[in-house]
Amino acid sequence: MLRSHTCGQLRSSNIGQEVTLCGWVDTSRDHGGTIFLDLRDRYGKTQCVVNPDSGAEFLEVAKKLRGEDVALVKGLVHARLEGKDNQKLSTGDIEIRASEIRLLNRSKTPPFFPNQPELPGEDLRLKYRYIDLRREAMQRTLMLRSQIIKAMRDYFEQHDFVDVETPILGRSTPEGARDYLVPSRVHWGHFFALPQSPQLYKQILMVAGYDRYIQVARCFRDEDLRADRQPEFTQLDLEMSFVDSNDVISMIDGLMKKLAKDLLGLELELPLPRMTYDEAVRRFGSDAPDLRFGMEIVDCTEFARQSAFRVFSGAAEAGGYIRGIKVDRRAEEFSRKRIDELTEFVKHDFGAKGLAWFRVETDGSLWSPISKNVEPEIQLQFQQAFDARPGDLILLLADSWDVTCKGLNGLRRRLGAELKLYDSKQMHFSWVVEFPMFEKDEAEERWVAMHHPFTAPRPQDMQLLQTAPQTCRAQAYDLVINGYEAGGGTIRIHDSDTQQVVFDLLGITPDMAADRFGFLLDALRFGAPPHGGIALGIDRIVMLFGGLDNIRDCIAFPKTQRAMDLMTAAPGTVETKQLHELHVQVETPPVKN
RNA sequence: GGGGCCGUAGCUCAAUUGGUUAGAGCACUGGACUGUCGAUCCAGAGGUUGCGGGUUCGAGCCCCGUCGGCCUCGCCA
Repeated sequence: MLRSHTCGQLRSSNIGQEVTLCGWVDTSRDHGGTIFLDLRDRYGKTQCVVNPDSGAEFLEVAKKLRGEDVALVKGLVHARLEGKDNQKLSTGDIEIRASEIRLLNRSKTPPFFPNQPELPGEDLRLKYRYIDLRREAMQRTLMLRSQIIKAMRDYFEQHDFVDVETPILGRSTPEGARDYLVPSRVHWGHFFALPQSPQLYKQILMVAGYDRYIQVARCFRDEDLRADRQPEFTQLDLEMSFVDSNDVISMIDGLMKKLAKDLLGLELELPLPRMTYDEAVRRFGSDAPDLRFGMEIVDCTEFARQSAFRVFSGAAEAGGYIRGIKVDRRAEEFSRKRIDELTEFVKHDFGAKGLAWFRVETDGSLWSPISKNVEPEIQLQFQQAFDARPGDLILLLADSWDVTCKGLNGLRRRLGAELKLYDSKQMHFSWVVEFPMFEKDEAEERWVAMHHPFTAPRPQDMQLLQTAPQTCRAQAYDLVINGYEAGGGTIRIHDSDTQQVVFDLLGITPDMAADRFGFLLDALRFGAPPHGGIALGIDRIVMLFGGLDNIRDCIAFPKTQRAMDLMTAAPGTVETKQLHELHVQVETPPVKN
């Protein structure tokens, strides 16, 4: 060990000790006869003083040190001179009077410095990730991530869970996200798929009697990226036997309480609030509502349809809805230009036909460019429906159910952030439960599983599978934190007959099922216990607990939006020989013009 | 696949809206300085304005294409 202490360790209680520190040169302040070096490692910074007492030889070494050089300093811990302490540093009461200083390794001038005030461009940060990871903010986040995973493991160990690893090389399953494929060398024309989640394996583990399973599992989905989506991400995967929805939810409630307390010092009230999917969509237009603020959706279809104003009546006649949200007391902050921007936003991003709005005047009446088109009695109903007060702004969409949901959810989230309707440190945890079993595939006339094909319907909805699948609700539950889906799970189907009924509905024939999931259907016939589970998105949880706005900052080596690793330049080409071995040919790309 | 924002010195940004020699701070190089902590002071070096084409007497600025980063819709059971 070259060092005796870390750079964040020494305090006034160490005064008088001889110590050796190693680290990166954070800054150096050269006064000619005296040089101050701040040595940095992931634990902190310590000021080291080099002067003629250290020896002329070492003064020369210190003079040549530059930022990010790696150095070793040996010396006595001294109290700072009177009034020269630095309260910004945890080690600011002391300094090291160097008796020896060594350059362990020179650094080229880096493209950016970990301590520079302005954040460099993200492409540069990703290319030189080893320098970016020296930044205090990145180190804090990665340590938070480590603590969160440790707390999760501790919690589940206390509850008798077994950590089991499942294969990374598996088989492609139909439906779901696009798979990352790995060609088999041994089996011509056959491919492994990287797991989108360990779903089937953990169900098999339940059949095998490992009644409480967890895994910190890497998952892969070859879909387009977002601020909160990476092609490879990490889940805390969990499955339990002999449980219902309530048991799984309670188990995770306990985990969230522990995480909030241990890492944020927050006391959560249990049980965490729960809301059905239908209620969430009705009140907030989203299955992952941000409940840090109100601004609930008001449905005005019943009375607005009676207006002669075609925007309203036409939408209602077409089977659509007139729904809206209200900005409390801040209409004066909404210029025509700003409202035009919001209109463009809902039209462009969510396909809305337009955005209708009313401003509430001091006498309580409504004003809008469309006021003259909307009958006074209908306007009165809007006032009552929204409990309109002077200064309020009412924003309305008249469109299909889907467009009103997406558009109002989009508006609500955007306005919540722009108007700062919540404190940035605020955290809101809740559950959304009882999702539909199926949704209609847009293009084709067929049902697709909303969660996955192994999800069990609610017992009371079992007959609906045959009669009215669209109304059938699942034993499904999503954990929602600040408007993000932080996790989701279901109780699974544990008998092969029900599983086959669901497959039928999804258009998966017995032959296909046997081919793709035969092993699961077999397993279900060999004594499968009732079981269910959940998967938590660890990257997102770290992001939310760390108060960050993207998951790249929670991952040591993330990919860009175009799914590249800028540091290693992956993906890259391979030798023709490798392709031959794998029996893979690469198509010639189309010529662009 | 669609839409949007961005790309100027190593880094972060500016450039009077199309005008002739593209600037600043930090970093870098050299020098001065024994108590700084974003040290200070003096001097210096540093540019294919992402790339390619076009419009123009003239382009960092306008147009087209392209590459890269980010945001977003679709997509993500």
